[in-house]
Amino acid sequence: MSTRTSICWFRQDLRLNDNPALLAAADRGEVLPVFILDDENSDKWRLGAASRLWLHHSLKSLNRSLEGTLSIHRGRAEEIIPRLCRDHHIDQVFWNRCYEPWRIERDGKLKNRLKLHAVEAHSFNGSLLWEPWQILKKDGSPYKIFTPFYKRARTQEQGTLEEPQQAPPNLSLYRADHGGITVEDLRLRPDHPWCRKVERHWRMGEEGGLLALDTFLESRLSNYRTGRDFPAVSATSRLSPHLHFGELSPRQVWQRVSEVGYDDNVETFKSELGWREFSYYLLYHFPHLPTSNLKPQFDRFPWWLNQKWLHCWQQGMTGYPLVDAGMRELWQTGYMHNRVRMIVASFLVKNLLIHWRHGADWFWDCLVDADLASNSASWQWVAGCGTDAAPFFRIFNPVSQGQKFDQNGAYTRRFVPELQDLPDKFLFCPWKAPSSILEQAGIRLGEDYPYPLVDLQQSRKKALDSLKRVSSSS
DNA sequence: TTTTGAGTTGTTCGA
DNA sequence: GTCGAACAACTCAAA
Repeated sequence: MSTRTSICWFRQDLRLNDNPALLAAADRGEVLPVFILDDENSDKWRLGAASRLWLHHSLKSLNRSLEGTLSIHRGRAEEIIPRLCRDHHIDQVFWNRCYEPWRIERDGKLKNRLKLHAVEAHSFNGSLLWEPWQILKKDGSPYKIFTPFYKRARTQEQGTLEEPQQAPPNLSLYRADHGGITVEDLRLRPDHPWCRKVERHWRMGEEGGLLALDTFLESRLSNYRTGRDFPAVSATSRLSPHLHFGELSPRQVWQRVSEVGYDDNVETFKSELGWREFSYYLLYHFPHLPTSNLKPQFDRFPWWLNQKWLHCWQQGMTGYPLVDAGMRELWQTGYMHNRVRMIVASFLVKNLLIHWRHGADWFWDCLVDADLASNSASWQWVAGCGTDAAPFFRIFNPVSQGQKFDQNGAYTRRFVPELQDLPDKFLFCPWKAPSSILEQAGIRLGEDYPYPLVDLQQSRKKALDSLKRVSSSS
């Protein structure tokens, strides 16, 4: 009898290195690695298209690392895991914790059910630097402001941050037939040209994650602090999708950048990892984060859903070149530079006055790094309805942001090629260009490139008025 | 309990 | 062209 066989249930931790659940399971004996696609039965937060594409490749990579033994299923984990335990006489299950409210609830139920069958479940921290319940104010309640949260975590971190672990050295895999299906059977990757486009920009899977980390450390980190603001400069880490799917753990990343030593770039990057933690922290303590305003005054904000405008924003046809460049980068690569994310989000919420949730939904579908915690927290931050939010008067101007952060237009021209020949002076405001210049650049406004959807000054004023009314009448 | 200082990423206007 | 102030009022965190 193989009572020493355990299940390692992979979820958002698609890696062998620094995987505490896998390590613990391997320590005990033979391991049956399991993955379950279970989002389709939960009515909310079905994976977006870009996430599914990434997951497809990440699973293939993981399965290769596991010598093809990954047992893949589709359906309800609460039923599949107990069934596997029964069929294969398995009495222990290991996994790394997830923090989405529906997953917390589901895992709790599963744990209880397993207990009834005399199966032990062990969960570990494989996705965060700091467990959300470990960082609290002196009165025991959760922080709502990033800076004090981060300071506290950093103070507490001294000596408590665990070292990342290697992959289990003598991983012994369970090889009996376990009735699973293949990665292809999950149909995560539609046969669509869009997939091939996105795939060109990434190396998905654990190996790709480790390579991306090396690249970041070797050639990007030294210019991170200032370079990260310029979308045409390669200075951001681009680690977000790898972290989201757990191809890398934040501990691995934290340790590798720490080896560089104390440095402005390192500190700035670490605080970005801190923001990732803070998003998970907020999601854990405020589970309604993805759907409702943390500041309840905003429930009265006069959002106005103009479907046509939303569509133009999604397609990168707003008439504001920097916004359109960002939205097209998103569509073509499954990613958008961080500064540009803030600009397009600010434009949707504060110039088009469309509810942040419509923006969050679109990002959810298109981003390869779509992450419930980060996406929700960031949209609330931009919209001003988060607890630790941008001041109401902070409205990005897509023209001046372009002039400041994409001076020579390299980023904008790359994604909005129809403006290729427009001189820098008018690149971010083509409607201001004299007709002779437009003609020279081969642009007929309204045909080759749209007129601006809204007037910046007017829409800005409207947003400020609405925000003033919403906050003063509380 | 009260008080004090502070809160990721901006824009505009007037001197 | 550059620079500093104004832009609301509130809530949060800690002393």
